[in-house]
Amino acid sequence: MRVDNPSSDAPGHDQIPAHRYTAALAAEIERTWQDRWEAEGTFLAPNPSGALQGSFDRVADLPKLYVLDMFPYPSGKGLHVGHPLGFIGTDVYARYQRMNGHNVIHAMGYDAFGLPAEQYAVETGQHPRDTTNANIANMARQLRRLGLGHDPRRSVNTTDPAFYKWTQWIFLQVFGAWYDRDADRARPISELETELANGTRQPEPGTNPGDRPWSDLTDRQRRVVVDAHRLAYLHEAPVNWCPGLGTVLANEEVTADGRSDRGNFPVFRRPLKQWMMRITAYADRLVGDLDLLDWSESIKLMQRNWIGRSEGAEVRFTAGSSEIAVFTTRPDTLFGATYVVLAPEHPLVDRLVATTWAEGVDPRWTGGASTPGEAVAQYRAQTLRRSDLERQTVDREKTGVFIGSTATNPVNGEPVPIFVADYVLMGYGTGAIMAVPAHDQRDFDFAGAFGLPMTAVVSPPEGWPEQPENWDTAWGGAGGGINSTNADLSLDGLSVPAAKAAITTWLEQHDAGRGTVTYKLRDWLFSRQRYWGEPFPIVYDEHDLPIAVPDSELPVLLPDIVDYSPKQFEIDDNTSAPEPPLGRATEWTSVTLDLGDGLKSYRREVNTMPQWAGSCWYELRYLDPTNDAVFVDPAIERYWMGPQSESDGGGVDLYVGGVEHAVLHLLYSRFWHKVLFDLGHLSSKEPYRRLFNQGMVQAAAYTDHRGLHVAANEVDERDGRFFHRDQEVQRHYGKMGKSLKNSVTPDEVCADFGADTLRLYEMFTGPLDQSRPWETKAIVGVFRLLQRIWRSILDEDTGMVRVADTPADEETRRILHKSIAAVRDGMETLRFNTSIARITELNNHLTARFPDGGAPREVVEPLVLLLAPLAPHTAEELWARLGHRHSLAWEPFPEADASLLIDATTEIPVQVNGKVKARLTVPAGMSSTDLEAAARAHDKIAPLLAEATLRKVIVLPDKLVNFVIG
RNA sequence: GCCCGGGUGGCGCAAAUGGUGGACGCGGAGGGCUUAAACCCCUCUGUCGCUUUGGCGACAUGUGGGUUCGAAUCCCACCCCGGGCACCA
Repeated sequence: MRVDNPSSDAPGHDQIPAHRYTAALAAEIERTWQDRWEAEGTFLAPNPSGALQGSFDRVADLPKLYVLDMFPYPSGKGLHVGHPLGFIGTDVYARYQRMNGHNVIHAMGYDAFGLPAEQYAVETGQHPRDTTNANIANMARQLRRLGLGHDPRRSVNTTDPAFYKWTQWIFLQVFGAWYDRDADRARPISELETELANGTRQPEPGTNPGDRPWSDLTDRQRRVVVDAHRLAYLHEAPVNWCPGLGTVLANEEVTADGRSDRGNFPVFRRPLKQWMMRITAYADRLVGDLDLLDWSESIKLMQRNWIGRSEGAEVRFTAGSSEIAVFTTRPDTLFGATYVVLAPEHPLVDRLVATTWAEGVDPRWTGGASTPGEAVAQYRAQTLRRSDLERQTVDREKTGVFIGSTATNPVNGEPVPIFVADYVLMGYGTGAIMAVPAHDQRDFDFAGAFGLPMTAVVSPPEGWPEQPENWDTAWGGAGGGINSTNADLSLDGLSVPAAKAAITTWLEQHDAGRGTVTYKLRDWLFSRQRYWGEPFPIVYDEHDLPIAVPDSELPVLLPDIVDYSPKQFEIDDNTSAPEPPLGRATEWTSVTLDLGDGLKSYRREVNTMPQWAGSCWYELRYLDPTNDAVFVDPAIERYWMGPQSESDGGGVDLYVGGVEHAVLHLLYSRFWHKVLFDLGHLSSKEPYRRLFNQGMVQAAAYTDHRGLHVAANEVDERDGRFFHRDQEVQRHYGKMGKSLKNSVTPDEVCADFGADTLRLYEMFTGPLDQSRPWETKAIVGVFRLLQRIWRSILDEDTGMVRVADTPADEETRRILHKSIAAVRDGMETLRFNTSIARITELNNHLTARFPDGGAPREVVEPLVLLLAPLAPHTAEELWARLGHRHSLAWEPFPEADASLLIDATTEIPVQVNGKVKARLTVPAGMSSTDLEAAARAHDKIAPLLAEATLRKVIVLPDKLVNFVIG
């Protein structure tokens, strides 16, 4: 008598057959196969050379495939079921393509530097390194439980010194490079030094303050000039200071209402010396090379908008002995420019401000001040006081003051007044504009408020008043030029593009301007006042100028310090200043090095890099993670990421992640990639050839009568209403997470159903790019599918294989091959939901046709292989029980026999006036004449045709028949 | 305001190039197995109307038009939802 089997007549006893596919059995199978994959190295991807070469010969003839996920940030909360959606999708795709004959590389790492780790460490009183490592271990455990087929040798962690050594090395590559505009690429800074020294190149405008000859400069002055050319440079400029986070932020990390992206704290502009990355040098290529990429149009558009390329012209207005350069995209409206506006911070303001007001000056123009100087000073003070929020409000009333002097419109010699106004931004274009109120809404609003004249120079639509002062809005549309003629130029009657071309040529001929391109994109602020980030490999000497730490000294290790928390400030204390925590590591900040002048003492850079640094290049490190001589071996990079054709820019074959990284990560990463490409380290021009944005998993959340969230797993549904402990609550949907109290963890789902069920469920709820609501009660559907497939193959009571080694019948065989074709299609297009539906149909057919077992092996084995990418553990187990000794991970994916995809007979709809009235079952390939005759003879159709006149017949063989009657 | 996506049963979603709308699953109804229940299995399930209870008919893909023999699919206008940008000259 078995003691472990409770007597079957006990009340409440579960009589589940001993070999049914249950959560417990799934857990056992999953553990077994995960261990076996690991032990056998099933998912190790061989490199063509180097330490990870392994058995490359085995895959040498196969095409390669690089599948990549946006790597996760290992937070202390661990994963919820929303996180692995993309990871499962890439795993299914990678497994499918491996079976489909590719050498697939798929790995996972951790983006582990950053402020949240610091905050979490402060909260729990532990060092960020310890909490980070613990979080990574926990997340790795969660991911392993899902059965993801990653190459474990290739996992990276951005906080690992062996990894950030190379992040620092790449920083030094950027620091050690400059952008050669003539060659349109980055070059090593040493080549610039040579060219400057031998006089074949002059410093870029603005980099040599006194514009003195190179030979007259001191060594220190030369270094300052060279430093000003670098792609990574120190710059004193107004930055986004966020006291609430205790750090400065990049423009991209500040929201439109002037708050921090993370934490939503106020951000203040204040001048500080910070590290910048000259991403603007790449603006044109970052736009242009989007054409090489297989990305969605909407993401490309977001990048284009962010870079904001505008073609136009720079026009110079003379003002006294100075010239004001303005940027405009509408040089064709130059004859309509009736005033000029400078940004409050514009350097020419002080030179051009008049000492007194002219007689009879419009009182609206003076700001109530007695002199222009006073008015400007007042206005600037007022501008500074305004918060970013106020400054950015679009419909704010236009403000500004007249500076008392005028400039000359080069095209007609008219004097135009010069204003200072904060609707003109110093950071864009030249920081100055020509105002054409008739054709620009902002100028129109300003001119209205200040009583400035307007001239129409493009004809407005029919019915608009003669005088622009009487218009309701500016006219920004197309039209023929008017009022635009001088002695040697006329734009009258020209279309807008023709007028632009004509005026640009005229400006160039008269040395009054030129065609230019301007970008919204600004240089990337690259330093942060945080502890938990990569230290800069930079020291300063007695001149206070930056010097690269030699490669041999890398990595510059992050020192252990007692107090690693960022300095805390009141969130709105805009008088505060950043204090990098590394500045407190006094024994670390000064260092003795021999940098060529013998042993000397240097001061270390105490800022750290932003969190984006590691994610700018991690995809390259997966390729060659153990190499300590180079960040990636060029031959290995060429193999996995190199261009596949003349017109291809290279990059990973599939990159899956959330849309939230549409701008920042993807832009920064492309930028670094291009620098490394220019410097000859990479063969690919772009990091991510194909990008796919997965949807978000949302979940029901419930609020009580106070509007507070209650735990979603404690809510019951009764008659379409929702109750939490007998209190009615309101349902809404939102992003899964702690704040909405609606998180579901993969651990729970794996415990209740198994990892394969979780994988199937996530893939079944819709195409990968679509957001979907999570519904725990619906999971049972795919769980049943696995149970039913299991039962098609194994006897639930005995565990014995119940498959027949006899040939399949014709119909079953046709259904199999149609299923194969459809499953493949779903796999290729990342619409795994349709693949799962077709697998279900195939199995439903087997269940119906062979209710007592005996499904033919010829069909069952392909069924298991079709399932394998989606539910790999179950498929492996079934494959083994069917008698196979090896893992199916490298087994060929089934191929459909095209001859079996066409049925012997087809059902043809017969329509009358486009409405289906009857269906005919006819042999495939029946001729049009026969088909029409059969349709006419149908007893539903014949009477309808008899009582009306037939106007037209449409017959499509194998498709339909349509009678048009009148 | 401008620019992108997207609206199909009670729910998640299927439907190459315009050609049988609602595959597959959840939920629901009924039945089988069971002393009973759970599990499992089978059948039905867009809406409305008629029905001699087999069926028959009409209406249905956000709304209103249009193109077409035929529209979820193409065109125009509008409404709603989601996302991006936001004084960028």
